[in-house]
Amino acid sequence: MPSLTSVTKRLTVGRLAELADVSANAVRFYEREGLMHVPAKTESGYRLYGPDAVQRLRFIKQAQHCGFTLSEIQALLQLGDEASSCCNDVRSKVVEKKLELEARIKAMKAMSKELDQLIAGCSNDARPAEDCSILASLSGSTKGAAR
Amino acid sequence: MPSLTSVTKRLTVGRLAELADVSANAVRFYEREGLMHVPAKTESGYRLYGPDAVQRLRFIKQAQHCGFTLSEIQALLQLGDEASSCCNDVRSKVVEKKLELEARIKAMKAMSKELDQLIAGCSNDARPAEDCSILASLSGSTKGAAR
DNA sequence: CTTGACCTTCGCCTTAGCGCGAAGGTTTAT
DNA sequence: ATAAACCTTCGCGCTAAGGCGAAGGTCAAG
Repeated sequence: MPSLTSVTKRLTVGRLAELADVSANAVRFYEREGLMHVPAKTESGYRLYGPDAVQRLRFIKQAQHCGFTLSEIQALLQLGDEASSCCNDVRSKVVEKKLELEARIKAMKAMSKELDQLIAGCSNDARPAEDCSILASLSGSTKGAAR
Repeated sequence: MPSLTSVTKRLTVGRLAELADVSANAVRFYEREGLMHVPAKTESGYRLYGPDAVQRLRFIKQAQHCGFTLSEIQALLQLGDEASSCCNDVRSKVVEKKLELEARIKAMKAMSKELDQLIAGCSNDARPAEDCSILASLSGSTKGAAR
């Protein structure tokens, strides 16, 4: 029985969702958004998926975990679906995403430093908030309380 | 005329917004959200702000830039407004936010590493996407293409 | 044959942070 | 005096990624 597996192991949304550890809602949502193919359906309209749908859902989850948005993932999946695309196309998207990620990390580190300075400038005592150096710094006032 | 400055330098939303480099819409929004005080108004209903409103808007922008959400900023501003709070209250909020930021940075670094591995595993050639090691890795398949 | 567990579509709700446009009143500049 | 440039409130729109519930059809088991 070679390719019978794909005929016998038909999954409904619920079972597929369970296997891939996502919600059935999410699966239908991905379909609407073009990440999942429209599957075959029974006469009564039930979605029927093959086992490869599980792979696809895992792909989506992994890519999300790597910081890709759904629309970016949709683009990646399309690369896999279309025979016209090559490995380089995929690679460049990943590289681009990594650069973006690095940029965001940099920005967040800068924020973190700013917070450090605020904390360092604070004498950490019970003075009224009016004298708070942190509030003063954030207001951009030269010194003292703003108000 | 000593304290007349606060009487003479009355700003309308538009001018305030311009001075603080935000939109007038944003100012009204901040008012609805409780970040800006409800200002005095003219007979005809125009908002009239004193110069300290500019400070407050600067505070908001700076804090946003430090990664605070508007509702967190609202809390900070309230600390400044209420005489019942002390500098420690402010400090602890800043410390908490910094920890949160660090956590997010860590998560993003992990993502970045995962992307690195994908990139490193890619031979970067013109093979069809079906053979792409990146797509394969993301699918969680042991090897080769999924589909 | 009747539950109960599944499935279908539709469509509103959420968080954040405003943007934008309508419909109208006011102020200012010419 | 009139047009331009303000201002007011109201309320819908967007992005992201679904959650949730209603109203109804279907399928498997007892």
